[in-house]
Amino acid sequence: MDMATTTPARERTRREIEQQAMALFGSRGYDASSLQDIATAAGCSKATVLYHFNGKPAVLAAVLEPSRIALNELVAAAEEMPAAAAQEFALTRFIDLAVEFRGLINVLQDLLGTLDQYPEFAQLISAGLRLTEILAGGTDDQLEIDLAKFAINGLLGECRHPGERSDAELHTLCDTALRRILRLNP
Amino acid sequence: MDMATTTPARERTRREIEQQAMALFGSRGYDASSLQDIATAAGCSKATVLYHFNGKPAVLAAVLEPSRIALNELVAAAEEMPAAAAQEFALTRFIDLAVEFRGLINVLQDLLGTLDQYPEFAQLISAGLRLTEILAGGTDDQLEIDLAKFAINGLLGECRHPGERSDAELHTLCDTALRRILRLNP
DNA sequence: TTGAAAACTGGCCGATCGGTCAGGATAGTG
DNA sequence: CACTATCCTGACCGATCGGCCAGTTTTCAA
Repeated sequence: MDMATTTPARERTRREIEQQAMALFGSRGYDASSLQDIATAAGCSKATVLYHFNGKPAVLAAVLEPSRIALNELVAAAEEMPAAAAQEFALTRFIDLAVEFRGLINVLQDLLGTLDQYPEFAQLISAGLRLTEILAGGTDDQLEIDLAKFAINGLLGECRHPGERSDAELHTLCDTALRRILRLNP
Repeated sequence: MDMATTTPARERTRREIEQQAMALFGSRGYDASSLQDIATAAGCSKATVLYHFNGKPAVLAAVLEPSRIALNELVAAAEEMPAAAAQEFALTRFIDLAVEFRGLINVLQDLLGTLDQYPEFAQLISAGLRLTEILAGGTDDQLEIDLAKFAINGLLGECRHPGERSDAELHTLCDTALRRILRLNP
């Protein structure tokens, strides 16, 4: 039994499929990217994709996994802080995440209406809702909570169209916009 | 020749198809609504839909037509005002439009990435771009223009999920958020 | 009433989708 | 070398998509 190294071929192919699927989902969206597209981009057959992943949603889950973990860690860390500190922390860290994973935001926007059909992503939705409450600063004012949602919507929409803007520019833009909406000092 | 009344049957069926298509596009999106779905909802056959409309994109164009006209009139009116007045005018009137046509915003978000494939909607896109410049107050500051885009993205995202919020609540929310982002006095 | 134009439809087409399966290539091990 | 477990694939499946067409039903004016 070999336990020092994982099987090389399996991992190599899996990662290649994941990376190409991430690129395709990001540029065309989930529904518009067929298994055949992913297989061709990864240099294998469609059957191979389904050999490594148990259906198309499993490919999506694998692609979304790193961002899911990062968002959960962010929310978990913020929930152990006082409200004001959590608000500031969530704002800066969430913008970092949105910029880092901006290619995947197309996917999320695509599936926001149908995400509830995939129970494996329920946790991602609840983390997003929790984030809005933290960003609203723990207030009871429903308008402020809605404004936080508004801000997140604007941020997601802004991160969808890639290319023209650098990471730094996008970061500055989102930071300014969120602070204006939430009335936070820079 | 009868010119006082239009042929009743044709117009009646056409309008029924338009209305059902609008409802389906709004709730499920354009791609997820098949011609068969529209036909069933309208109480006719799929072939009838294609008898009245020259392909699925033509159905979309008909559904989007009222909002397209309204947006064009808004932009045209604003462009004949001084920058400050145009900004205030565009802000209030655009929120009115977004609330009125909120069901269709799902469609626009769905197709933003592929709208350029349909040349009949190029005018709609250019009107949207022109609106952001007007909302930015005619400034040269690129950050302010980007913030205006951010605001529109947030507004569109907010109008996507129907039901829970009343028109008045949605209107107040969008008005507050846009004025905060654009730093306009209420 | 009647005949032609308008409105409508069932059935079919080619393409594409996600997914399955039996079997071929390949690689690591005794 | 031979054997076996893993990796991989072509062929195929049922479903659904947008679209087309021949032919039937309805409408309405002469």
